[in-house]
Amino acid sequence: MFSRACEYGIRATILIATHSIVGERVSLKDIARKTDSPLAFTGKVLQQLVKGGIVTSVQGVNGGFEIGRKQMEETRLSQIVAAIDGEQIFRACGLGLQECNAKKPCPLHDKFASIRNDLKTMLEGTSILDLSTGLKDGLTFLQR
Amino acid sequence: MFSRACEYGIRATILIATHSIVGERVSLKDIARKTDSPLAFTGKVLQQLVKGGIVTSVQGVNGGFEIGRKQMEETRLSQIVAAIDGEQIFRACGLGLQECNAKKPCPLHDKFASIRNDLKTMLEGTSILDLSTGLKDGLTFLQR
DNA sequence: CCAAAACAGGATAATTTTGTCCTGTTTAAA
DNA sequence: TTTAAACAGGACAAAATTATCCTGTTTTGG
Ligand code: FES
Ligand code: FES
Repeated sequence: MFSRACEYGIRATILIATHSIVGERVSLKDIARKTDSPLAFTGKVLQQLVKGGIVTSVQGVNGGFEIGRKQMEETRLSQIVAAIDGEQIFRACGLGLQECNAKKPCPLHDKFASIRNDLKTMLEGTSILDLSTGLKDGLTFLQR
Repeated sequence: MFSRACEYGIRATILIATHSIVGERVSLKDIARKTDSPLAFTGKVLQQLVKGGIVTSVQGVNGGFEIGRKQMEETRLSQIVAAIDGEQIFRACGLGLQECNAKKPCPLHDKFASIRNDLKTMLEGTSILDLSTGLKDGLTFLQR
């Protein structure tokens, strides 16, 4: 569904948010360990998220990654996915035709577009904060 | 969503069915042309579908690919996807955790599993014949 | 100032996916 | 019987994705 890079990015962002909620920064080293992701590669993904304005990085001793309260309330999962995998997942034809077009639909168009739209709606309706609260309360997990 | 290989396989299968409906076989060459897919690679994908019992191949002059009436009625899109991409798409965790488990869910589990299940239901409820009739009648397309 | 923590980013490598090429076998028609 | 159409399958190549390594810069505390 999502690329590995995107999965790492989402997991990292959720972890960062749970720390930011309690006023802490979290280092790449900790992110990689707590989300069971490859460190250097996750670092690259985080660079994309910083450029995309999803999270903030702070260099130097006691640096790390953080995300503001407002940001975690307003940023949608769809934005993380778009920042890493692009918009294609929201627009592409299920059978790989060069464009999805209701005027010249592929045989799966109606059924596929419906589900693709549900996915889009779900991702647009889910904030980082939504995903972080369950983790903070120990109800959800980022490993196993 | 689906791999390229899977997209080619689905398009090929639908095309084969529309020809089988009118009692014709279709060659790999024609499949590649009419579905705008790379010939040799599509050939590999078709080998998988033959092994998977989705379509039948006939060698020699006047050979090609075909699919029986009963097969096209009974075979579900989910089976093509499973034959090429595997069952992972129906089971995998949206955030890439090693397994999706409601007892130890990732933060996205509830929302993701719901959509993944809708996708599964859709693919299981769609037969090759369903997809082929619109194409035969010129209402749907396999290119552009 | 200096050392260490921590991110940035370029280069490179490994793996997977996608795609091509070539040779062999089967089969029907001429 | 010969020929050509057509699939099967192994070997190889290209491209994309995933992953690692190394060097540089920033920053803070001692
Ligand atoms: S044209 Fe294929 S999903 Fe819309
Ligand atoms: S645990 Fe992640 S989708 Fe079920």
